[in-house]
Amino acid sequence: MSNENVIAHDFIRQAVTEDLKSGRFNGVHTRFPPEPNAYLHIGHAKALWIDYGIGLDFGGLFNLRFDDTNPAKEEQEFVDAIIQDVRWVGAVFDDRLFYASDYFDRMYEWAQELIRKGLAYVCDLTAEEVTAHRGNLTQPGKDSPHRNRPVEENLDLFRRMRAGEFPDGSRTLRAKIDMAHPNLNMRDPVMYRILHTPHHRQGDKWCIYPMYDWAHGLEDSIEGITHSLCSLEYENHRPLYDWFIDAVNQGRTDDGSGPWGRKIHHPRQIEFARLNMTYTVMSKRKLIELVRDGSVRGFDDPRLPTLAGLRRRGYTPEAIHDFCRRIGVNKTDSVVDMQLLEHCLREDLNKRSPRRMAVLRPLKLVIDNYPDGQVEQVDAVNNPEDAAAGTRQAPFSKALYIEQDDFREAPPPKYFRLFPGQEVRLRYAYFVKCTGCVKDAAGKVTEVHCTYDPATRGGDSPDGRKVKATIHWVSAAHALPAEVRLYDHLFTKPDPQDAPPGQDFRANVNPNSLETVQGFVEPSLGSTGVSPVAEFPVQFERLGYFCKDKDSTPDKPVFNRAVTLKDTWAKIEKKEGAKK
RNA sequence: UGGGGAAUAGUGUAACGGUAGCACAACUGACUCUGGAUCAGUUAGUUAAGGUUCGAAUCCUUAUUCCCCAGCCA
Repeated sequence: MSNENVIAHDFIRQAVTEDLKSGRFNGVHTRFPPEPNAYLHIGHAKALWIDYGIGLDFGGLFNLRFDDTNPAKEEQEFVDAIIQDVRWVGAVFDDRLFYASDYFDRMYEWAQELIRKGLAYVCDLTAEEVTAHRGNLTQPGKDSPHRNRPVEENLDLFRRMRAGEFPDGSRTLRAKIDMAHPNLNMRDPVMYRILHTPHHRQGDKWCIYPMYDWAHGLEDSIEGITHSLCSLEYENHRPLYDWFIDAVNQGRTDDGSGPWGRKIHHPRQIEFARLNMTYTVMSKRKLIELVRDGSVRGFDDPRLPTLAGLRRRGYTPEAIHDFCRRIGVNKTDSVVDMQLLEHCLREDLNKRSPRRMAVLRPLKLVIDNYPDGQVEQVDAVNNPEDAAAGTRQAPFSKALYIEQDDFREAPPPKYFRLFPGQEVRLRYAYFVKCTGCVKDAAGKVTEVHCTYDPATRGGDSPDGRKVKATIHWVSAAHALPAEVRLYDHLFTKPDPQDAPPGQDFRANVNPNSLETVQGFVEPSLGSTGVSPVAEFPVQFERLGYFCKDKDSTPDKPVFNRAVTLKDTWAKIEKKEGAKK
C-alpha cells in the first residue's frame, strides 16, 4: 500500500530497465497487436495493461496495431469493437492506430530482397506435402525439391504469385533456414501464401498474404517498437522473429552505405503467461462457439469474459485495472480465481455506487395499523461510504413489497428477519412487527401482515430497543416494475475443460447461468424521474450491484446483476442445513 | 523420444545469499439502520534429493511434474 507510486518490478519491467541502462534502447515504445477476428476478453485486458502500462511507466509511446494479415478471418466489425474496448479500458493511443496491412508493400519488397540474398524460395509443394516434408518432433524434415531454385526463377515466380497467375494453395514463398532444425518453426517456414480473398481494408489489391511469423517482427520494426510483448506460446517463434529481421539486415549497414541500404530496427520480444480464470473460458475459438451455438446471446452477453460483456454487466475499467495490478506478470501458467475479479468490482463499486432499494422476488407486506391512503417520504442515504452523495426521498405507504427471502413462517436457526412475532426495521422507515401471513390454497404465502410503531419513524426507537435485522422494501403503489437478470458462472466447474469422456467444455455450461426475474425498484430509478445513475451501476441494498441494460424501455428498465454483495446469511444457512 | 518454457499456502503474487511477506479465498470474533462495508485474529507455503556456504526459495547437480511447438492460423 505504501509503495503505490513505485513502478512494479515484474520481470519485464526489470528487463526494460536493463535495456535502457545498457543503451540497447534509448526509450520505450510498446504496442497492442490484436487480430481483428473476434472480440477482446479479460485476458486481452491483462495484455493491454502490460503493453500500455509499461509504455506509460517508462514515459514511452504505445500503439494500437491491427494484425490483419489473414483476410479470410478478419472483419471490420471486429476492428470497430476492439477500438471501442481498448478505449474503454483506458489505453490511450492518440493517433497511433495502425494496420499491418498498410505495410504489405514494404514487406513485399523485403521478401524480394530475401530472395535475392538466397534466403527465400518459391515452393510448389502442396500443403499436405509441406507437412510431410516437415518431419516431426523427433525426426528431421526433408528439403523441398524447389529449395535450390535459381534467384531469377524465384523472383519471377514470386512476382507472378502476386500478379494472380496461380490458384490458392498452389505455391508458397518459404524462408530457407534448416529442415533439420530442432525447433519446428525454423524448418523453412512459409512467408506468403496465395489467397484470392479480398481484404477488409485493402480490397482486391493483394492475392498473396504474409504469414504471422514473417510479418509480425517487421510490423514492430517499422513502428520502432522496442519491446514486443506477447504471450508464452510465441516463445518458440522468437528465434524466427529474430531470424527474419537479421535476414533483412544481412548486408545492410548502420549508415546505409552499400547495396542494401540502412539496417532496420530490431525490437526485443519478451513473453509472459496469458490469463486463465476459473469458471470461464478464454480462447477466442471457444467464445465464438458459445455465441454460435446459442449458449449465450452474443459477444456482449454479460456472462462472457469479453470486455463488451463485462462492460454490459456493470464492470468498471477501474475494477479491471485493479484486477490486472493484483494478478501481476510472470511466466507461470496460472488460473486466477474468479472471486478475485469479483472482489475488485465490489471494492470499486462499494466506494462509488449509489444505493437504491429494489425487490427482486416480491412479497406483499401490509401494515395493518398504518392509515389507508397515507404516503410519507422518508430520507434515504445515497451512499454511506460517501457523505457527498447526499440523500434522497423514498415514498412509504401501507402496502409494500419485501423480499420473499425476508419472511419465514417457521424461521430456521439464526434467522433474524421477519417471522410471526418478530420485529425488524424497514430501512429508513419504521420498526414493524409481524402478526401473521395469508396463504393460498397451495399453502404458498401470498401476503404478510404486520403493525408498525409510529415512534420509530426514520428507523430508530426512542426507547432504545434494538432490532436484529433491517430489511429493504418498496412502496407497492409507487414502485416501478423492472426486469432483473441474475447471472451465475457460465460453467458449473472451475475448470470447464473437465468434461466427461467424449464431451467437450460445452458439457459444463451452467443451465442456470441466467435467471430472469420481474421485480420492483424505487421510483428514482425510472426513466421519467431524475436518475443520477443511468449509466453507472447502482447497489440494490443487501442484494448486489446492478447495471441498467441496453434492453431497457421507457416503461420498463432492465437491470443486470454485476455481482452480489457478500452474503453471510447464505453461508450460515448452508452450514445449518448441512448440520441436519 | 527433439526443441522451448515453468515450478513459493487452496488461488495469485513478493523475496534478487541474511526474519518466507502481501492479496483473494476459507474460518473466528468485534461493530453495524445493508447478515453489506469496516476492524481484529486464525488456518495454510519454498516439487524432491544431494551439494556449496556461517547462512539457500535464491547458487550448483540430479530427478520429478506441468505447459507450448509437427496451420499455407495468429
